[in-house]
Parts: sequence; structure tokens; C-alpha cells
Amino acid sequence: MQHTYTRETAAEGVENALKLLEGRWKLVILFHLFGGHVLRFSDLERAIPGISQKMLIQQLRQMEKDGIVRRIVHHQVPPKVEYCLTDWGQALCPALDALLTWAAQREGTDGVSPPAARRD
Amino acid sequence: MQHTYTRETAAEGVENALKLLEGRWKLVILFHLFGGHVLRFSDLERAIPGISQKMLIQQLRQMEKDGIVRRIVHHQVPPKVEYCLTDWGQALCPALDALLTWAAQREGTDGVSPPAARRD
DNA sequence: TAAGGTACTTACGAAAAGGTATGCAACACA
DNA sequence: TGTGTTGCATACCTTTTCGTAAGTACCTTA
Repeated sequence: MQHTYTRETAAEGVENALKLLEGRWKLVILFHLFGGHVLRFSDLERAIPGISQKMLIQQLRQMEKDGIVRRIVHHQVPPKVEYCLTDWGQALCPALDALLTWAAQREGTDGVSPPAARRD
Repeated sequence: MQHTYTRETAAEGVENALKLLEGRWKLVILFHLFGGHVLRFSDLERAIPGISQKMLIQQLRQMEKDGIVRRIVHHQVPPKVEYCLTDWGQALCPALDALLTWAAQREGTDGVSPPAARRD
């Protein structure tokens, strides 16, 4: 299958892709699930210091709705819910790798002299 | 040169890379400059319907500070300022392509049934 | 009967991002 | 002297995002 993009549709496509990854904590969660890891809610909570339950569930739910994360509910008491990546979620790896590679190229390619510290 | 990433540093690296691309209009601007295009402020303004001058200059300035965009000032009256990508900025192409490819894989890989329309 | 563990939900407020509107400096031209 | 062009800067407001804190449902165990 082949796609042809105009400037606008390409920009829109990437924007939509980025929207799925934006949001505080999403990438941290993703990288904890990469590699086929299956983690409980409380595992993630413990693994990611500083995150609140609200944020954790919020980001997980969005990624689930977006088809990146799979949610597995075990009907027990006390409750047990596990999270892992979908195949499509796992397929993110090479794309993120490309970004990482690009970021690493920063020094040496161009005459970007200042350290360019962003103020957020 | 080789990097080894932990879950955390990889997530942080990607986060930092994404921060450079986040922000309304940035990708649209980028895709207008890809291919070595050199555009004036007013060209971009006209090329991107809906953008305000404030947003345009704001995003351009950030990308300039981040080393993605180069700003060329011609001291004339009326003023003439041109914008183009740095080499590093151009190097973004393959990474964005990887994202586009990933996004296009959505259907067919996994059992993501609903169209998953995001409410923004 | 009370305490505890798990996976959430909800209310509230601060901060950041984004949009609209207006102003300004410099000079050329009429 | 007044008007027009270009590339911004600034003030103000709305919307979205993020963080904190508290509460809930369910059943188990002491």
C-alpha cells in the first residue's frame, strides 16, 4: 500500500501521530511496557516515581483508546488489572529510535553553536 | 558513536525530541520548509491559513533557538527576513517518515476495532 | 467489627498554551 | 505631510493541561 502526501496531509499525519505520544508520562509508561512487559497498575505506579494515580490512569486510558495499550482485567478481589502494548504499540520502537538517532545527531552536523537550553 | 539507553534516559531523550516538535503549527511550518525551501515571514503567513503572526513568530523563534530553523535577516526597508531549515532540521525527514509509516500501519496489525476517534 | 489492599473517580486550583487585537519602527513614495 | 509595506512586540482573555487531595467499591483477613 502506498501513500502520497501533500505538505498539509503529511503535516497532519505526523501531528496526529504526535498527539498519541504527547502528554506528560506517556513515553515513560511506553518505555516501561516496551519489550512485551505486562505490568499491573500498581507496578507502573511504583515504577514511575512522581506520577499520580489520576495521571497514570488518564494516560493509560488514552493510549488504550488509541490502540497502543491493551488493558487486561482479572475479576478478582482485590482487583487485578494488567497493562501491555498492542502489536501496533510495540511497532512504535523503530519510529522512536529514528527520533532518538536524529536527536543524537545534533552536534556535528550544523553550526548550532549555543547549547540551546529550552526554557519551559 | 554509540549510546546505551535505560528505560528512563530513552524516554527522556524521546521526550526532549518531541518537545522540539510539539506546539501548534510547528509541523506545518516544518513541512513548508522541507526540501530546502527558503521563505519570508509573509510567505509563511500566506502559506499557512489560520495562523496568527504571534504564533508564527513564536514557533519560528523556538525552532531557531532549538537549531532546527535558520533565520536570515536582510537589512532593508521594508524589512526582509527569510527562514529555512538547518541541516539538522532537514535531517528530521526520515524520523517523521518513520512516524508516518507507523501511523499508516494502524489497520491490519492488531485487533483495534473501533475507529478510535480522539476527542480533543 | 474494623482495617487494609487494589484500582480507580471526582473536585478543585494553578500553570501553560493558544487566540485576538492593537501598536510600532523604519523608510519609500506620492 | 500622509500613506503603505514588512516584521515583529505586547496586553489580555480563554482553553487545555497538569497536580493535589480526597473519596469509593469490593472483598479478605484479623
